[in-house]
Amino acid sequence: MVPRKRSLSSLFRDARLFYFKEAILLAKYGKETDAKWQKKWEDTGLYKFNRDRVDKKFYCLAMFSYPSAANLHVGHWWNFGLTDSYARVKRMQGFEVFEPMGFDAFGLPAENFAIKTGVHPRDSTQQNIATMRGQLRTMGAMFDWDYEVVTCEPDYYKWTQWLFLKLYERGLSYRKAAPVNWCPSCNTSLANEQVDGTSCERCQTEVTKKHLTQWFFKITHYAEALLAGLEKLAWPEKTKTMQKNWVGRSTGASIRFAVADSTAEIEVFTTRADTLFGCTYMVLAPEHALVDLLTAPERRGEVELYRDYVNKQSEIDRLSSTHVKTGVFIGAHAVHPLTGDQLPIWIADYVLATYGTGAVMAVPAHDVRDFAFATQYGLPITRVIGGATPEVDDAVPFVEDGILVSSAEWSGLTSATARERIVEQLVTNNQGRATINYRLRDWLVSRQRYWGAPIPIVHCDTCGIVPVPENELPVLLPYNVDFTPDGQSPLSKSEEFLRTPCPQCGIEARRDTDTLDTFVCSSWYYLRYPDNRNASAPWDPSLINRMLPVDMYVGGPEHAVMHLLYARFITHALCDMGYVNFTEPFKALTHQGIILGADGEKMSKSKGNAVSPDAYIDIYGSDVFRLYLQFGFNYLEGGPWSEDGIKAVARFVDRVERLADRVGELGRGARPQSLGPAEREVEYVVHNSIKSITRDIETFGFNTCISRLMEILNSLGRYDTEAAPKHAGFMRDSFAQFIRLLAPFAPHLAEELWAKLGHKNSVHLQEWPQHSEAALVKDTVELAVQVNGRIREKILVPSDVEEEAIKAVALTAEKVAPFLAGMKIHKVIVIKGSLVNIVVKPE
RNA sequence: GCCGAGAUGGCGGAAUGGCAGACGCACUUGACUCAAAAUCAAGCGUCCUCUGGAUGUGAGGGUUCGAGUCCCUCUCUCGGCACCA
Repeated sequence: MVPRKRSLSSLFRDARLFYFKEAILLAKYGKETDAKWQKKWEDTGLYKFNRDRVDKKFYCLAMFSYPSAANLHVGHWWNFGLTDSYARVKRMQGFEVFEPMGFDAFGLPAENFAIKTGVHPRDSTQQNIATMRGQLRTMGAMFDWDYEVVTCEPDYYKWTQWLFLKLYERGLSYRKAAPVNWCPSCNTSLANEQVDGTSCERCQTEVTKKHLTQWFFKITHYAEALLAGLEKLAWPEKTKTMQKNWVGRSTGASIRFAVADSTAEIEVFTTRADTLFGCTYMVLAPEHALVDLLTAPERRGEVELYRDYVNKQSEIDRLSSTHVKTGVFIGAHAVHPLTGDQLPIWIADYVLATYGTGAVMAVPAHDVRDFAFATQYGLPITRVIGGATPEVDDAVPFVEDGILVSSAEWSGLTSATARERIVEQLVTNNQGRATINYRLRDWLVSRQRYWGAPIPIVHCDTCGIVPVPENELPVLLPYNVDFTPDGQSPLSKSEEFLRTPCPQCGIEARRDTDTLDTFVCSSWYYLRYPDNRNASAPWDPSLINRMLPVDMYVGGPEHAVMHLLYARFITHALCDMGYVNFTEPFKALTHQGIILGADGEKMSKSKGNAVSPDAYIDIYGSDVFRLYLQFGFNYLEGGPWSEDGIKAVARFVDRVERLADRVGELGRGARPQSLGPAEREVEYVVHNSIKSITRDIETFGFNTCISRLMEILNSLGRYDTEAAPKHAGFMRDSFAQFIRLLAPFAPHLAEELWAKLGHKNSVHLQEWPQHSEAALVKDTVELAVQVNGRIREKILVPSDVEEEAIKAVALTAEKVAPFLAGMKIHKVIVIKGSLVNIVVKPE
């Protein structure tokens, strides 16, 4: 075991000692090369994170993965391997890169596998993790396994439970009875974010509603902070937009309507207070709490019938916008707050109990849904907004802003002004107020499944809900449990787990038998990584505040409103509680695309189009596989797998090795005193590549990085065959530069060739090359000469020549002349280093 | 329906408003070979009257000396949201 605290120089010394030992250089790159260097890197602790250099830290994180039984798939390589190449560049650039790895190990697949095969989730998960660890090592990434995190281990979930308790103390975790999303196939409740339209995000089964008492995290408390925090994040705009939409902030007014012959009031939320005078009826959601109270006796039968009918409708039907709206009058009337008119109160399935107040003021003239409903049931339609200009098509429903009409003293105002003025009046009358509504719902975290972190709560008949004291954590997940899914929490069937003395009164009580959503486990793992062995606290703030935020986070876009929103919420909450001093955990974010099967379909075993990395690695070695992934696709887009592509990359590696042999044959000749044209040409390509790669790696443009490497190789190959005289020293230096640039992208191959060049230390301890602008200035440049934007000629001019001289050459160029005949030269535009455009008009 | 992203050779994909197609794949031709593979060299958008010219980045308009790139309209593809008051 390598001690953790090591200075860079001691690392360097160890590495040197090791590298001084005679290295067996292999004839040709392949998996043996991989194995050899992986062992050396591990033995020398080459990639161990050095805490002494935390001020230079670069926390590079790829979303950890679920441990699966099979070998690594293309997606793992794509995410982890390429992120590693990015991190390697950062490391060569002088950063102390922190690149940990771990496993999101709780969750349904292991439990479902157990139900099918009888293998306990703990056993299968541990087995899978062992397999994956081994597999991940063959990738040759810089993972520092000293910092591994496994979420299903008690030393991790102890702190997941701690997190739950802290949120509970703070009032951010609470229990309530509510209709919740229920997946009949997974047999558990789900959070809103985990329902994809109307189906379960995991298994695509259509979700139903179930009335349950469950634990929620009060993410809505952070709605505003989560929106504001997005501003400063270097995240894809698309992802930020998705989060914004998910939070769904909408500004409007809350208006209270009195009910005739009743003390009850109906509160509605509206973004269109300007249309208040057009309100001709009220609608409550069928589930609204006031329905029972307000329904007239003679309407009760019909109302009950209707509520039953709505109950039986499936979610998918009710939410469909093509669904024909239905509803019934409940026999009561509301009073318009400004006119005193009596407005019939209806219940209808188009009003959602879960948004706003579950009630709306219906303005059929200015809302498409109210319009459809009013038309269908013959309710009055009163127009109160006119088009701002006569050209506006003002058929009803007219949903745009305009000028108020038939609205008492507010007539003539614009919608925007009226919204403010009408609310002011309502405030004066104590009938309403300006308010903001969010679409975001609190995060339901209870799951009626076995393989998760137990909720650290005890239910006591006398004391009620009692949190498990911190010093009694973790609440261990018992091993022997019947986890056949039947909708009951498996833990409720375990007597040994269930029964426990109440921490407060000591009388026998019952533990909470639900487990936490696995998204809770993954909402804080990035905080545990740097301090993963801390037994007395989830982390040491003095360390974490220096290690975080994550500098680059890489993972799939499918987590945009799940994991990424949850993690931000938890960090905001932890900051408020003083456990960390930052609110945003992920400074920068990159979403990788998806590698599809050769048929363009998503890879899957059932489709038979899955590509096994192992087969290719066996033949070509892991760097060839990694290089192909880097070269063959745009990282942000992905694309279909191609067999031909990987052969092309294997060929590139062959050529690199042949060139290395040539460099060996040529020996260590001197560098030329001054560079000749042939050398200048090579220098140009090398430095142009350094500049491009350094820039492109920042945006994960691996494909163009590899292209630039190929250009260097082509250039050196040309130099080798064509230059006379040829300078061995120059060739060797240029090749060494190439190997440095290659190192992050093909770490084993580069290491092998670096050793072959006679170097005694690792190429991965080298500094990243810097380009020289001087090398990018060519002696002569080729300029395109255009006449009216069309290329007519190409001229060679010295690069330092003045604009006037360029014009002169261009105007007298042989093939240009015919196009100038009989024309008047209007102007001549010179773009240095690129082109000349002669603008002419007929004389 | 609303919001967002995208459309470039036979294919994967490049191009701070400045020579479209970098870098590759596939293909064609040549060299080497008894032959094949490998390798090396050359060619490779389309069309024509072919040492040249015209045309060309989903379609149509516009701005500009100059547009794949900026603006408008449309088509299609992909993502997200969707009775959210």
